[in-house]
Amino acid sequence: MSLRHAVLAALLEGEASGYELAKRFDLSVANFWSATPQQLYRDLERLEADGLVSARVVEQQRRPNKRVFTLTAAGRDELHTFTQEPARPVAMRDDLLVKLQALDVGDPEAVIKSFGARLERSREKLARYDRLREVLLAGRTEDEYLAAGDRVGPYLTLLGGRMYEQQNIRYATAVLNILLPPR
Amino acid sequence: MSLRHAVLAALLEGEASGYELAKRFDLSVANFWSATPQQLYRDLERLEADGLVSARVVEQQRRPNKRVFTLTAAGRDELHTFTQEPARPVAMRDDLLVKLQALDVGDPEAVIKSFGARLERSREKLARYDRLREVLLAGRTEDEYLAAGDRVGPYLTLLGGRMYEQQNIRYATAVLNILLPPR
DNA sequence: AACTCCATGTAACATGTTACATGATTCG
DNA sequence: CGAATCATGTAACATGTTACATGGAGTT
Repeated sequence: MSLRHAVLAALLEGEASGYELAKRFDLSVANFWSATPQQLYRDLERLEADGLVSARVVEQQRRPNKRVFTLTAAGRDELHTFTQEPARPVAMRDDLLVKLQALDVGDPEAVIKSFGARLERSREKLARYDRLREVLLAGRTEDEYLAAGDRVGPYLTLLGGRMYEQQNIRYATAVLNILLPPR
Repeated sequence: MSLRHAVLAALLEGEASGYELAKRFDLSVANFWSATPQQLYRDLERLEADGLVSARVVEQQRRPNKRVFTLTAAGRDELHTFTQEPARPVAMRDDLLVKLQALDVGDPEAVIKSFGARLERSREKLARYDRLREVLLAGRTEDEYLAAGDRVGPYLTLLGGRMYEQQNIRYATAVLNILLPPR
């Protein structure tokens, strides 16, 4: 029940079309939520029907027109209320860990390969998050940034993304160390 | 497309009824996959129809009869093939990080409270995983256990669960440290 | 007497994924 | 000239969640 809220939170960063939102979800928000463009289009329609976002058409030359969505006051209220609800526990769902669990009847080399790929992806993601962090900080130290008081949330979710990927790197490394030199 | 495989992997630990599987999912498997009992019943039907598990009715006195499911040879093959497929990237979906992202329009105290609750849950889960680890090791060191060669997969997924919760604890602590003494 | 545990299921609904369709523009 | 990007959508399908139903046994 809460892609809605992820969309609203993403729109806090400024108005966007469905297409632009999809990219935003791929960059900053990917860290804690994911969605396909189709989901976004469907949910934006609903959010508009519920008055939580408003849409206006922006005409463009040499480009198809686009519908740009903005948070309404009701949308902000909804977000505020949402933050007061208890968070639901996260449910893990990782393909690769299922494969790992089935290692004894599986193909160890293939699983090792997948972990190698995971490791590399995590390194790339971490590098991307680090770059995003530089942009956010804009030359200031973390303390200076936080002292400004604004946008603490986005900084902390980014921190979450970085720590999460660091953890993935640690774990993949540990698994490979155990599986790779099998003697 | 892969609760199926999580179920098959869970059945590697031995035959089980739908009800028992649900509990198994809550304990050992919860770490990397989750499912409601209803999903399990539905999927077990399908797995049986596809010949990947076989069912037999166990009559019980003073208890309702139960249908106990076992992996078939075809089920094991399916698992083997599954481990060879490339793993799909994990998609994060965390309610609480959405709330954190929306902190500036949200209710900081409520969010802080939620993080406190998360922290506590992670500590409990970690303790549970640690107990499971003791049971698995059965007095041996990690090296001795791994040298035995069997059941390496389950050990590594458990390691994953432990590291994951350790990470959650670190992150929640970091967030609280930044949000709590706001000056 | 009320509650929890065992045990299985149906039905309705919400969410997420995949495939397909369209059509112009810029870039190499 | 072909590929990628901009931009939006429909339809079908797969998965996951919630609510409800049933009924006996053991526990407090």
